[in-house]
Amino acid sequence: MAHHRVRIAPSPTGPLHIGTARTALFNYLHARHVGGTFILRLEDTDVARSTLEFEKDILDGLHWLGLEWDEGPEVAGEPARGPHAPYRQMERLPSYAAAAQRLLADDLAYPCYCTSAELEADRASREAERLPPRYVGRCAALTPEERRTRERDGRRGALRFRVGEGVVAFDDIVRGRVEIDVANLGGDFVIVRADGTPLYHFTVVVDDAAMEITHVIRGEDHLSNTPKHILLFQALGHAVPRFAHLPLILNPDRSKMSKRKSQTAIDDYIAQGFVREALVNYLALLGWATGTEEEILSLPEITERFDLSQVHKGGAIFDRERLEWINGQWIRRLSADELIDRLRPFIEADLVAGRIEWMPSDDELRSLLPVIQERLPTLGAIGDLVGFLWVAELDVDTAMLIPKRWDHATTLAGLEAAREVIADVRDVVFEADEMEPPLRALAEARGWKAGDLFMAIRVAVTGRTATPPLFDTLVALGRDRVLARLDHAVEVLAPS
RNA sequence: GCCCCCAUCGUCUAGAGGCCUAGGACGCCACCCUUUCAAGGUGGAGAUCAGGGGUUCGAAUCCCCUUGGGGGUACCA
Repeated sequence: MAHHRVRIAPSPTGPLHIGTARTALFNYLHARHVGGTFILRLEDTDVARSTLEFEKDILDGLHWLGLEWDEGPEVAGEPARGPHAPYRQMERLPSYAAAAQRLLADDLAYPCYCTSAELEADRASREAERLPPRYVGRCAALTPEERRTRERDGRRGALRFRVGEGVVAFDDIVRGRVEIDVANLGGDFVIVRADGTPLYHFTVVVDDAAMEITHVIRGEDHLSNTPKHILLFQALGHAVPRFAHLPLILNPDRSKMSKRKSQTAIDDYIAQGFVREALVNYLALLGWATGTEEEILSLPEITERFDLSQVHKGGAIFDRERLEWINGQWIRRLSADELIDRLRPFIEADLVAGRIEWMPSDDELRSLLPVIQERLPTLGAIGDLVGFLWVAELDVDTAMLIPKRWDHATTLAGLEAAREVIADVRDVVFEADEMEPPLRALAEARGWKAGDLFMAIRVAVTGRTATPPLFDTLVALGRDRVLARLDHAVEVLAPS
């Protein structure tokens, strides 16, 4: 197989799903690793559920992940580019009609006039006999005359594909040899609805053939349907592509990952502040490993090492804790400019939500980076970490202000004394190095543990018990605000 | 029900007959560092390799059965 052509074929019936993103990633990795072509095709034949908004969401999400495709629509609603355009199934209807016509002409498919009531009755009776569901073939041998009669009665037939008999076998790149007796396929299956719209199993084959797809890399949930596709490729006279069925991403209970039991929308992860490098890194390592002990890898590094035949067979539970760890690893690897750029939207979101009152400048963020970069599990955690810097006043109460080992009076005395010490450093530059020695000296002079004094100050100026290092925090706040917040805390504690 | 697929620490995985008294990572627990929180460092607990039969001098690795789990079975994709 000279040139590899692979595709991701999402349905715009929902926002970009973790599973779709992972399948797209593996297709991308394979294509880039072998120097092939990565195609994006939108399977929008489920008109009732497909929307342009979902289409946009999916394209945006794939772009965000950095999985650029070589052929397909670039922007939602816009014409697609590539030698096999269009890449949107609803714009390819004539090709399905032509393929259907050929199958009909060759008698490889036939019109079926069964009503849904009849089919339902068939299903019920087979179930009563404890037999697997299967189309009974009522319309399989209708004469041209019988068909005409039904058409005259105003009945419109769906098109059924003749399954025939025999065993379909194929060598799956991840699973090895798979053999399925077509007798288990459920009989002749519908490829075109009575209203003329084509069904998934049919469009996917017509398009994969037309787009000269050489490797179909998709989720394991399609494994059982693969014989139907192979039969169709053969009936249409096309070469059958290679298949690679990826293990599923699972809910914690090991069922197929679903919206109901897990967070599945890529959007949600983006909104929480996961970075693309981490998502890509994590997803690549679900069902595949380098075989070495390397774990933190960039998209190019993964591409270089990727090998479809090394992909696992068993499904993998989506582990958010591990994703968070990888996210932290990547946040720490980001450059200052890069991190500031990516943090900004999250700070803006905090502003809009009223959690902070103004936006920090780039310079302020840059000076904060040394103490926040290693403390951010996600970009979205920025507000929790240092949001106290960007509000005018703090909400602190007595209980919160008193350190564990201290009592009310000690805390009051400690904060008053600390206020004086800090006010006294006015002659020098307000820097961390200048404040620590005098405050330590104060603690020693009064017989306090420095940690307790620091904790009281920390809560007074930040409203929290967990913050970046205290003296860096004081500098970030600035002398005036530090003194004002200490005064306020003293007021809160002072007997009135 | 029927068909298909799968099975190594809680989780992600390394392992392609002897290197395995099963390695790494996340998480967890200690300790170190330390003003809190992180990060980092060190150490620890954690898997009779689902169970049972084979094959072999030797099996986590090969074969069979059982069990468990998952997927598919639409005029959804």
